[in-house]
Amino acid sequence: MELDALDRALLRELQNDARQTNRELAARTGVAPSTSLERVRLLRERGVITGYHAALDLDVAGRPVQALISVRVRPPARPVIEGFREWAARLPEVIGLFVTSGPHDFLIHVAVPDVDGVYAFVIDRLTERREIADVQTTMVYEHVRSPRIEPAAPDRPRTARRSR
Amino acid sequence: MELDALDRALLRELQNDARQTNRELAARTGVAPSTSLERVRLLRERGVITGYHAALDLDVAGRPVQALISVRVRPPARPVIEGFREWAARLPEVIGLFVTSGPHDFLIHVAVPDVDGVYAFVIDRLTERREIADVQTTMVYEHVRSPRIEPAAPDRPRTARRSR
DNA sequence: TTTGAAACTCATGCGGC
DNA sequence: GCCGCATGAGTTTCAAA
Repeated sequence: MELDALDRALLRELQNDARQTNRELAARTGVAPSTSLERVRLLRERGVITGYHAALDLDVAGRPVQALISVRVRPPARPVIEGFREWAARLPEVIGLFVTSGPHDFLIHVAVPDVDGVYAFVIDRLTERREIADVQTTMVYEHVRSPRIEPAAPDRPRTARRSR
Repeated sequence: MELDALDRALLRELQNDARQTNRELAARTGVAPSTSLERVRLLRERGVITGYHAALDLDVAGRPVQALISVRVRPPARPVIEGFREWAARLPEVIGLFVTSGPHDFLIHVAVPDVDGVYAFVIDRLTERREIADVQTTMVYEHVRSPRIEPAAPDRPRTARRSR
């Protein structure tokens, strides 16, 4: 599973704009269109690229208010954790969900039309669930997503010396 | 800025697969290709769709370990907040960043090759910054992103009665 | 593996509805 | 506003290097 310079360049380009034509992609990465086409096909096949997704503007889409809801469930056992995760991930307010270590078990990222929506989510939606032991709300003033995630550098071939 | 049923269907489809052909899109949404093409063009022009992005598998890309780093900066004034945000968002380990209310000012989502990478991020990277007053690390066991974000329902036209 | 060209599919703009 | 068709652009395949 090695990614060479061309794979990295293609990943950078496709994270930036997944709908550019294969010709543009080829021109930007300095190869023939048939080469970039084949490489991108392999990246998908190997599972490096999991999909292509349109990004929405939450403000324009009428959901400008974001919050992070910390939730502790009881008991913190697998069926409880997984059950809650599946339920929460399907709620329309939820745009992301972390299962975490620490005093809470979940951090739920919600986007709603207004501050009332946050309150309603917490006191209407979450209270449906009996396994919830604690809830704590944090408002999100701003959410920045990294526009380019780079694959980790592959392990260097090891020589006899541990370091130099 | 109203989004009708067709707009919503197109957004759903394009969030699911942004690279399907316009013909598929038209077939799935039950309109002619020229119609879906024009609607999608308008959705982009109006800023509802902000872009199309390839999604990477972090495990396959060699960055299977995720953490959330809470950071408090001092003083919590605009130039300090913005300066830190710009700096942090550019670090290669960072895949997302929240500016938040509450006891901390930032929640930084990082993805690294191993647990050492989390520790190195905290004690090597973050210590470069003098404005940091407090740091707290939470490990991420799992991160789920919602596959479909729906636009908020538009406000109902108001009648004289408040409710029925 | 990469390439260039051939065959085919698709996007795109416009006139009619 | 939506559709269907014509045209040009883009994708995809494959034999050769």
